[in-house]
Amino acid sequence: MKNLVIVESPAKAKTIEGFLGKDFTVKSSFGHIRDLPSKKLSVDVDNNYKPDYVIPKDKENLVKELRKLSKEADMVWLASDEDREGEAISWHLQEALGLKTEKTKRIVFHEITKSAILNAVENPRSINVDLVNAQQARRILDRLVGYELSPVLWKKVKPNLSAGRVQSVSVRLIVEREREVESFKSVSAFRVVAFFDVNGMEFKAELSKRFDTIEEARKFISDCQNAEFSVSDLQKKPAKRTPAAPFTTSTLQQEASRKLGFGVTRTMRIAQDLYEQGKITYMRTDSVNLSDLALNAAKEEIEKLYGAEFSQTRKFSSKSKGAQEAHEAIRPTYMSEQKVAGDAAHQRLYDLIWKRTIASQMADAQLERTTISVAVSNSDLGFSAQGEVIKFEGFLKVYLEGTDDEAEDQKGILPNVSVGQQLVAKKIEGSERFSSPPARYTEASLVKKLEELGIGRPSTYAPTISTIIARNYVLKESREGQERKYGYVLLDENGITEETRTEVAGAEKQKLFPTDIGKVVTDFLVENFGEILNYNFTAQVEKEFDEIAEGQKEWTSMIDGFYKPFHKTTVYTEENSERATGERLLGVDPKSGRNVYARLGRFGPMVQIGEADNEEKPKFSSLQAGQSLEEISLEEALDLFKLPREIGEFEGETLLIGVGKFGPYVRHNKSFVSLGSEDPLSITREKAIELIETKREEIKKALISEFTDGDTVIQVKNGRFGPYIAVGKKNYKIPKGTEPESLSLEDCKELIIKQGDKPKRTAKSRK
DNA sequence: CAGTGAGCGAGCTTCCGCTTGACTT
Repeated sequence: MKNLVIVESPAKAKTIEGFLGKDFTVKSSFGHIRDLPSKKLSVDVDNNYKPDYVIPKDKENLVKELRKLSKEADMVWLASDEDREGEAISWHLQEALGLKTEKTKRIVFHEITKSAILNAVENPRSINVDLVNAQQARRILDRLVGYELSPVLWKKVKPNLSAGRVQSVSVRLIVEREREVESFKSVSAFRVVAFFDVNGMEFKAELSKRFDTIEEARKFISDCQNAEFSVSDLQKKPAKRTPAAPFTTSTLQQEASRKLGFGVTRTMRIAQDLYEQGKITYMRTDSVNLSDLALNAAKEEIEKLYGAEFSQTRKFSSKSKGAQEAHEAIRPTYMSEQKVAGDAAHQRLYDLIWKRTIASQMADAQLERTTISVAVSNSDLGFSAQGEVIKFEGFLKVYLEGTDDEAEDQKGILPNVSVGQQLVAKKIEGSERFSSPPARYTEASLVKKLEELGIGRPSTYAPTISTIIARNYVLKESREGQERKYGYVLLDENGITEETRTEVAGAEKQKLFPTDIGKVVTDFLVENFGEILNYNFTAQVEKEFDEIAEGQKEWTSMIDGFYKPFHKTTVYTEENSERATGERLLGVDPKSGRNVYARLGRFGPMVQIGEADNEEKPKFSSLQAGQSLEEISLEEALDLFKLPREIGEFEGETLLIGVGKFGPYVRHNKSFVSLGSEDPLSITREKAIELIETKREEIKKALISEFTDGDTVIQVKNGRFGPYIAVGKKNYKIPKGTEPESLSLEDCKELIIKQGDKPKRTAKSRK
């Protein structure tokens, strides 16, 4: 073998091999091949921060293979990405494979096109040590922060917690947003809207002023009965709209969330499939750049589909500061392809990418914005209406970027009017509008915010959100809104009517909420480690990493400058700070006269009656889902101690209501049935029996057939993942294409023997 | 599968970024 090329991704390896011909073998490193081991700190803080890198278990075979291939090759080409991490991957490869400098070349390319690859091979360089050192500084700083901060939390808050440069700031954003929402005072004002009719075409215009009270609104609307309306001004202005840049990881996640309702993990999973199918370019990127090849292909496609006047070639450049631009933007590999394999979700995500890319290479949309001002004869106030007419669709023919603003008024077409023209008001309504609190984050809007702050990378946005949810700092959930009353005044052909209407406000769909643990941990970290929790911390250290990359700074001295004071703070905090529990005194228990507290315990949020150092032991109870330390009242806390309670008998056995690890339940004859949304404090005997009977029916339905073989019972059941065979506590698969109803005892036994005892995967071995 | 919360002390937990599987019964 003459040449071995090593890239980061196997899909990329396959493509490039096609470009390079038979003298080149292209292999993938599957990302990093060495790292600090997870068991120990593995940074020698007393010896110039010397890192102890190891090859992880799951990479051993791969490294062995690459080592063997590199020995056989005349030349090894290290072709990992041209950014900090990519440079470090090449360096680790050189070290771990024991590559000699004279038979090692470093090459880079930003786009996977034949000319870019051939050009890269013509222009090799050596490894950039400064860039590698910038990566080491990044890696080691993150390790020091994470592995010194987390143990402080284990001591001061609760075991198994974690803290880090990225995750802790992410949680802080969510906690602070929640507090803004909690402290928000909504104010209301009356908005007055008139509906005018011009030759059968209706249009809507809003009064320039909002009234504070319904009396003022009613007075104005009532006076309108004797008023005349006329067009006082007419403004027409040309305007244009420009298409958004092609997708990066972050903007793809945002748009897939807004337009398709996908969570960020789902978006990335599907994008990965499309990438592996060869349908799109790499999906983890912060670049908006398109290759010349892609620009030409887009132009050709647009001219073919829509005509030459719709094409406009544009070069976008990244505005985000930390952008490392190792790849192209996310785009279709072949602009002419419209269909992809997979389910509807794959097709929809691909359509989105196709449209966004094509639209980015299309002409501006030309609009005409019209404003009609309407004077009221007996008032100084006036109405105004805004309309928009599209003169030339341009890119809007294909795609328009979504917004996070829910309340965007649709601007429609306005009728032709002239200044001085009299108008007839069909109806005028005044309705009370409330100001809304800042919006809680969705996964995607959090990613947007993190990117703005330069925190995290395309490959970590989705995993970071998974981490803070897994640590129970944050919950992703939907909440129902509450009914709210608002005042309403209407003037129409029947005269004035006034009423109180209701609307639902504050409903949330798949939003991020902080938990009590998230709040307590954030408060603790902000108080004691303000520097790291600062929103600019990452931006500051990134500046220093850049200086290291440019050879202006030594990485060990940068780390030393950070670590010395940081370490001092951790030691000081461990010795001096109180346990952080978020404790609140709720009041006094009328029965015992002892204090009632809400606080965070070793197992989570709870309420407590009495103190620990008293002779009488305190009583404890966990908070229920939906309750929080900051909001729970004395009454709600005392209610928690009313459980477990008996609510009668059924079939000769007691019915016991309680709340366990998995929520409220009714226990009957050793079996548990979840109460669902029923309130454990008020549920009746009848309702509980109903739940038990429903559960029994479900179990019956789940059982397809049952056999007895001597002492053993073999069941064919319907489960979450489809039909399966159950014997005792062991489960066995049923091959695809087999009707579970048709299985006989003999068939089942055969399947069981064939599958034997396979080693079980545990939660631990998965990671 | 349906508590626990003191204190003792063992041993465990933890970071961010680069990549894909294997496989849920």
